[in-house]
Amino acid sequence: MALSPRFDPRPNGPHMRMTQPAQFTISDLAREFDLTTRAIRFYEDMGLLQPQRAGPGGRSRVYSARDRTRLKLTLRAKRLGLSLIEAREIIDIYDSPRDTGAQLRKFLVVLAAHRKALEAQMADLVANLAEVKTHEREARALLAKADKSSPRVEEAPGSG
Amino acid sequence: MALSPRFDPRPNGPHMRMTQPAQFTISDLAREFDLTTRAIRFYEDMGLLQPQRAGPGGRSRVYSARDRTRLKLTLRAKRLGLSLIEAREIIDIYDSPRDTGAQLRKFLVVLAAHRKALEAQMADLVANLAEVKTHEREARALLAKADKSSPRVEEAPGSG
DNA sequence: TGCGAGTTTGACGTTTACGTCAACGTCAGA
DNA sequence: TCTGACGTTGACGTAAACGTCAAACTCGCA
Repeated sequence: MALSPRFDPRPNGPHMRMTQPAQFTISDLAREFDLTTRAIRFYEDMGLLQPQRAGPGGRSRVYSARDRTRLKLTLRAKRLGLSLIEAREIIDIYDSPRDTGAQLRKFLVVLAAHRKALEAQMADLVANLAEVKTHEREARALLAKADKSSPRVEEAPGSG
Repeated sequence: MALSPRFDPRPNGPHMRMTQPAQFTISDLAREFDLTTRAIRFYEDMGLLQPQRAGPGGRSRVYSARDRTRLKLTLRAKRLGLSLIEAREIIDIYDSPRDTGAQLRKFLVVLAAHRKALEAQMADLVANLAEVKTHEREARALLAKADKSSPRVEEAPGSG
């Protein structure tokens, strides 16, 4: 029905249920992350993904577990408000070699900056959440008082 | 100097240093929040601000403390990744009347949804921060090991 | 009286992150 | 053999969030 193999460039496809399927098609990822294939190709244009090619003429894209991880990180970065370029910069650093002491030191500098940004955003979030909770408390208190003086049977204001 | 009064539609301008200055010009706000006046006018077009008018012909914009608060909330919402339209919707709800029980109930529903979104984002942030800290620990450990075999004179940042 | 600093309203340009076609190739099944 | 589902590469369109002029006004001052 829905599981027609077709070209299926996945020797160890998801159906094998191994530790991690090694290969994905573009629509595998589109389904999993609720994206359009267009968006995924766009991320490739932006340098976030670099799938292999396979099939006849090497046209079809084949995504590795690493591509999938990068996609996942990309989407999380987006949810945190980063642009795709910013996301790529950070993810590339995480993916970059850190063999030498100089590379490690640079890595630590970048991480510190990244952490600072995350902590600033955390402060915004905490402030926002505190406000929401305060408003919720106040509204509930007001509602309780109103319900005491003029109680309601239904929750919806209907004539039922 | 920089403080030329000009038209200055501020009977209680910032120089009075009262509890809260009541009136601001567009460049007051631009300076305070590091925005261009163009951006502030754009926010007005988007319905986020509704300054009064004053001066000859009622052309110049005059911003109240309420406008300033809404601008502040707008910028925080932006930092959290919301669009201006989303920001306006939320801020408008915070600003809306909540006299009746029905209004209070609707307010609570919206607050709950907003809180859920914030908590989801918080989860992303926490996960991201945890990863950063893990990487920092690993990198520092590697660096320490490397420094032992081939020590360096300079120190890595953050050795408190 | 003319300059500079500030304000206004258009109107068009730009970047980001895709959407939406079009036109084509490929493969498996009816 | 044809159909349908999937894949590909352009190319153009779009919405958001302003930037960047242009042309005009006002005010205070040298």
